[in-house]
Amino acid sequence: MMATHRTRRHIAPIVNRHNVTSLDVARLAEVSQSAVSRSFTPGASVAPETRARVLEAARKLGYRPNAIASTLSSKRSRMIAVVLSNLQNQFYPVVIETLSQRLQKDGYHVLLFITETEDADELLVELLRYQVDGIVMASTHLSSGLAQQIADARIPVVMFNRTSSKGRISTVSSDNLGGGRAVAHFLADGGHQRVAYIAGAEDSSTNHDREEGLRAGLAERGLRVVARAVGHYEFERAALATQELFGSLVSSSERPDALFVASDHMAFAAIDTLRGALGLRVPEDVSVVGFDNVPQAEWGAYRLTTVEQSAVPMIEATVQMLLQQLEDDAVTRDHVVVPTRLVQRSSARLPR
Amino acid sequence: MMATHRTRRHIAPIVNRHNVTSLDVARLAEVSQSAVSRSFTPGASVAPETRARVLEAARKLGYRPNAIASTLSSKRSRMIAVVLSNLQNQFYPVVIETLSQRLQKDGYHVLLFITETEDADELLVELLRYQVDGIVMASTHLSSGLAQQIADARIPVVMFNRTSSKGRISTVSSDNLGGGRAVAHFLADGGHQRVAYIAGAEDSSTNHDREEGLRAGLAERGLRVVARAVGHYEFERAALATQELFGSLVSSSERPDALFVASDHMAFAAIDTLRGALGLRVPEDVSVVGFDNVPQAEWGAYRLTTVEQSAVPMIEATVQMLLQQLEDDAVTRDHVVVPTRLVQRSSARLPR
DNA sequence: CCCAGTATTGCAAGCGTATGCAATACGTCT
DNA sequence: AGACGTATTGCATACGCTTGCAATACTGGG
Repeated sequence: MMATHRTRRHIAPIVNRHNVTSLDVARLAEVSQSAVSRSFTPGASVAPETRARVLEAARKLGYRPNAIASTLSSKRSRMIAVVLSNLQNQFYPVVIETLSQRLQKDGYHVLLFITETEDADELLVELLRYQVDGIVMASTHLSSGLAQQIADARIPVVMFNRTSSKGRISTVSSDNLGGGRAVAHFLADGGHQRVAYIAGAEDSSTNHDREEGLRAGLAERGLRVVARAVGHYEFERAALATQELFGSLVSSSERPDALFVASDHMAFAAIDTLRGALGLRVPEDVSVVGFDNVPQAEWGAYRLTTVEQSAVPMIEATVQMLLQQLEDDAVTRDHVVVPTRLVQRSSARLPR
Repeated sequence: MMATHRTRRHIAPIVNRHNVTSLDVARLAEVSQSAVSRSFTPGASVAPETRARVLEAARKLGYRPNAIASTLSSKRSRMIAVVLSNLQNQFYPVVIETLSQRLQKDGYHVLLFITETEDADELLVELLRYQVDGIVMASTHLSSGLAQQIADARIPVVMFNRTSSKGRISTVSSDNLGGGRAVAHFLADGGHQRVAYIAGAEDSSTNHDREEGLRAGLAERGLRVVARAVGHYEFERAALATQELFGSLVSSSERPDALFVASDHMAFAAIDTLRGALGLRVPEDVSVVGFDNVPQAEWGAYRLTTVEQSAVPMIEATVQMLLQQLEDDAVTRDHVVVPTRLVQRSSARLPR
């Protein structure tokens, strides 16, 4: 293998990192430093001519207000911390992209924290040091101790796509219960008799609600979940779960004719496994339904029937909640549930 | 459609957002405020017992050093700005996840900026206000004017996965030229005669080098690119490009028997289009090769033969470059090229 | 037991901006 | 013309931490 190739040129010392301050501008514009500060503050009390003179001087000097100093004195950083755990699931890149752009639109910036493990606590402590104005926890657990700390610090927090058992924190989620139920009805109406389920992470509210919805919906049609395995929202484990549910040990009379998978990400693994190692046809032998409607669900090789979880309204609600609280300078506790919608493609037999 | 459902409870005013300061700790521990600061600074001059006393007092009060104040006075924010444009391409979620965790390991945090358009300039200006210690530009263009501004501000910058025509900025990229060439040889050895190419964004160095490598490699085997279309690194446009290259207007004798696509993301679209709308078999009728080796390339429905671009070493190099410069307090200009590797799966005919 | 050298500590001056308050200027009203 | 309300402006201080420098305490050596 070719070794990494590297070229180095030229060395310059670091000096003078952006040293133009409001005072420099003030001197050039022949006004006080306060006037400069006010000129850059929308709505502040400055005569239009003064502001013009200041902006001109600022332009000449290449002045840009120091956001850190501003934060220190105003107590507002215009930074929002976003905590994520799972970028493999393509739903989250979409979320982060949309969220980031949406916040930028309102002049906020994203401080990103990624944590694989569930001990987001350490991270959160670190994060609080940065005086973020708000926190979005996407599919991450928040220990109750920490939740309390954050509440004490009076920082708005929104749990995105996960509801807290404690209920003391704002949440935005989609209608997982309704989604699961819609899948149940859809499968029942398609004449499926033996529905299996691949769960996500057992301790997640999304998994809980999706499964609950499925069970309730099936019950309404006189059916039940005949088999279940856990995929932990991971691709590989979902493949194993599929083996477990459909492998050779399962007698063909017992084999499920429908499979609801708690996320699209896992559903792709399930379909691959069904078609590959297990030699089954989708949807002729087994119908597969996912959840999320990630971009790949539309790809030709899968054409996955799934429940759409709309990132845009979810994010809009999240941002509104955050901004509202920042504006009011108050912490509120909201719970928003965004509706879901079944998207029918070709991975599951359609109702007659 | 069910309307978004919302619940609101309880309102608490924001007061007292984390008001414990080093001075409070100092009083409790009966030392000076400086001693507190030093106790939290690794390597600073403090007696072990003093530090212990301070830490104990800090624990009691729930004190956490204010990173903003620290930044203001020390001129180091321990924040790195990461600028990204395209999270659809699954390579980037992997990058951001790895990069973020790698930086966290060294106590740095990621300030994230996402820009669809190429006018990253405005964003960059905004970003500079936050006194970030360094900048990673991932597949984003940087106007030369701005590059100069950043250079003036003496902030370390690394262009990730894109080389600058100007050459005045550090870069990390993979061996796109070599990768393209490897694909050419692989296809030629597989007996392919008519190789087509779907380009990414025309103005990107990655696209340029991959195509250049392909042409050079084919030339070495007495072949050439017989057809070419542009996919701009986007899924939809790649599907259209495929139609253009293989659609009904193309006589079957002229139809390419191999297709090199500048990214996996586009390759999936190409395969979908070939198999779907065009009714061709992959690889029997057309061999398809991608670039990046994103996680989906391994999925059973595609089993994409592709060039692996190793995120981890690329990121390691990026971080090293950044940290080194921060440590030395100097700006250097490096160019690191990470080797690539052809991963053979089943979307292309193998050499005999 | 005294002295130089080292380890700790505190003092005080920033870092760059925001903002309450008082001072001034200007225009209107009676 | 005098009083008064509004719009602008500057002054001075605060935000919470880092750090150069001087002061002090403590060490071992001679």
